[in-house]
Amino acid sequence: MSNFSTIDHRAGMFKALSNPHRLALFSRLMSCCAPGTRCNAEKEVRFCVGELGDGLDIAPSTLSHHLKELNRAGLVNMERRGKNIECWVEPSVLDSLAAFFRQI
Amino acid sequence: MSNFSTIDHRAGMFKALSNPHRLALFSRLMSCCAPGTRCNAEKEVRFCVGELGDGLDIAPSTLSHHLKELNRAGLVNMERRGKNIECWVEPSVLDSLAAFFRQI
DNA sequence: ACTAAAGTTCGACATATTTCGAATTGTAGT
DNA sequence: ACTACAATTCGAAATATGTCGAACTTTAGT
Repeated sequence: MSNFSTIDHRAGMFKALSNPHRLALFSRLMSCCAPGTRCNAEKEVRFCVGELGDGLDIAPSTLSHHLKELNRAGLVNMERRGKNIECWVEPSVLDSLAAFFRQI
Repeated sequence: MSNFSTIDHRAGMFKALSNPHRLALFSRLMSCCAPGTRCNAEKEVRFCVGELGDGLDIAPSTLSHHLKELNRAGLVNMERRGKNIECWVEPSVLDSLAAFFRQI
């Protein structure tokens, strides 16, 4: 835990985003607002696992695996709600990633 | 017109950044400027391939492979200058990546 | 032309990733 | 209790990746 460097942690995030299916899932969760606007915490977009996979043409087990990877990387939160499991992205995660690339 | 979607293109960038060695290389270059210019007044930063690998403890062939991956993903530019090959990151690449995550 | 330095390419090998189907778990409604 | 639905776990197979050393290329200096 203490020997888990910042570089490794961030590389883990990028690895989670390096698969086109996972990036599509993440993009879907990310794009809760129109460009130029910001989601407030209340307006966080939540999809259940099944909805997220719509149109991706992958098996449920594969979808589950990918979401788990996104979750393990700290990019996506998951929480059971009844029969479904809800997924969402914390705005702070996006802030942190944007800040990594922001220059000057 | 191309069958190379935006998602796939961006996933390719994140894949290039998903390896800790490559992310370390990119991070080093991120603070650099275009060739022939200076990052800041204090330290002149000119990274040839060999310098980039300093402290990473990987074979030259592995280093070369990683830089090639970063270049293929469109993240790093490379240009021969005498015996060395100079590497740098275009600011627009950082802008594009930051914009992807920035929701404000 | 010869040599050394800086990188690249190639071939090989070990490890990791992606994906699926089958079986399983958890939840809600009948 | 039974059934249907949502999602996960497991095991296996094909493919991709990371790494190295050896051989090669390109350039600068002698």
